[in-house]
Amino acid sequence: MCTDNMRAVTDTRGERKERTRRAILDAALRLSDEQTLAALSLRQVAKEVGIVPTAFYRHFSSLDELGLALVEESFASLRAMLRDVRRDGPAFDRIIDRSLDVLVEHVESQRGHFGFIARERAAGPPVVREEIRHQIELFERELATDLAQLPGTASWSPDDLRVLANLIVTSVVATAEQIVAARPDAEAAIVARARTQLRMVLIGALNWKSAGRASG
Amino acid sequence: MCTDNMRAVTDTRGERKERTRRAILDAALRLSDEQTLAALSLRQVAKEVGIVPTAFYRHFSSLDELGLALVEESFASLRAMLRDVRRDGPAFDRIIDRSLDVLVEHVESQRGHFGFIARERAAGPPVVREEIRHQIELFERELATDLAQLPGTASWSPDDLRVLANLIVTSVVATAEQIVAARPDAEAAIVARARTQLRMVLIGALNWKSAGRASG
DNA sequence: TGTACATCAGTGAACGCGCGTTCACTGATGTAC
DNA sequence: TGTACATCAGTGAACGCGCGTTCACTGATGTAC
Repeated sequence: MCTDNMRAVTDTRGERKERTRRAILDAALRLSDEQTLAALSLRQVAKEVGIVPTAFYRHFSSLDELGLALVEESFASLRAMLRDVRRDGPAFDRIIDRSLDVLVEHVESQRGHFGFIARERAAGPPVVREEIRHQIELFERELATDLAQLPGTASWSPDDLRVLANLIVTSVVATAEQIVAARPDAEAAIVARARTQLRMVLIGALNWKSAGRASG
Repeated sequence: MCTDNMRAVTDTRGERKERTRRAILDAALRLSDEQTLAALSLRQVAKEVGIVPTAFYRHFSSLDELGLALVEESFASLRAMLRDVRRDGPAFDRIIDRSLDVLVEHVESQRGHFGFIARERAAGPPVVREEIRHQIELFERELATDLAQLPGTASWSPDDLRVLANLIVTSVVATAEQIVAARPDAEAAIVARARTQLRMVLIGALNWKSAGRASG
């Protein structure tokens, strides 16, 4: 039997190993599209890749380790997303539209990664769940920092900023989950709804300082 | 071997069958506390209950069917929660505090059910996921109806109400998930944050109609 | 009330299967000289 | 450049195990008379 691996005669051993590793990650992402990683078997992954089960161990010592590698990859793609949003700077009234456009673009191109995170966040192996929780918290912190630079938040305490950042991250995570789960023709409606919701949230946050909190 | 089932001599056959069914549901809830239902085996459940694997089939034809029964149970408990909130009627400025108190109370007493829904919502067997999605949508509709009776929403379109209801449900679901996942001493902080967030959302929604939408 | 028969929740043996992991191996690629 | 040896990604047989499901069964409970 031949693991052709699309090799060209010029490939080094290292390049071919890296390509197999990539194939394992892709196969796991593909297979966990409908079921969680926790319900996946090493043999299923190996079969999907086209290698013998034992060859898996040349790349990962367990499925949990593979899961952590996928979390790392997925969040790298999310970070790229956030960089794109920041690149444009905080032009207040356009920031929601820009952010949602970039979110949609990335969810579409990295659907596998977003779906993976959505699933494993709630039901993955404990070590994977914890890592995802941690990564989302990092995003929340970064967003709080960004929010501090918006006009009108100068007087906010760090706690206030974190509460607002948490609300926004929660809402955006839910939106991404819905886009991943929905049929393509429902996407536009989900995005439109998210746009309205984020506007409500931002308007509420700004008014909350002057009115809501005083009366609460 | 003896399936004692705590039987009293006076029990009818039907009562004992029902008690075993209950024991299976409880065992599945207990076992799926750390892993998803999809990663659970029929034999594990039977062992936990203390019956032979084949006896499982006297009560459910598959684990999926057991999963659907658990979804039904869990949402029955959520519906009870919503009834409690409604019982007090829409006294606007107290409704958030009352709702959150009731939520916390129910999450604590039905932690197993809430944890189950949080997990299976994202990663359960497809048929279970779909049923949960459907049940949450029903809540959203009911909330939209309730919101229509609040002062200040008379002029809102059904779509507007659904968008706001979705935002609130999303936020409350996330809060419940965080309470279930958190250590007990973090609960108060989560609830306090949720209270602030819901206030921001309601204030934002009311101002959005008059200001946000006009400028958007 | 007593007896004969029906029901059916739970039993236990058996099946073929996919699982994770071990081990000694192969043979192409890489390296030292 | 050519040769001899080392490395190591992938192989394939084997293991003991838990899986879902089948089947004929047991014996206490329920029912008809």
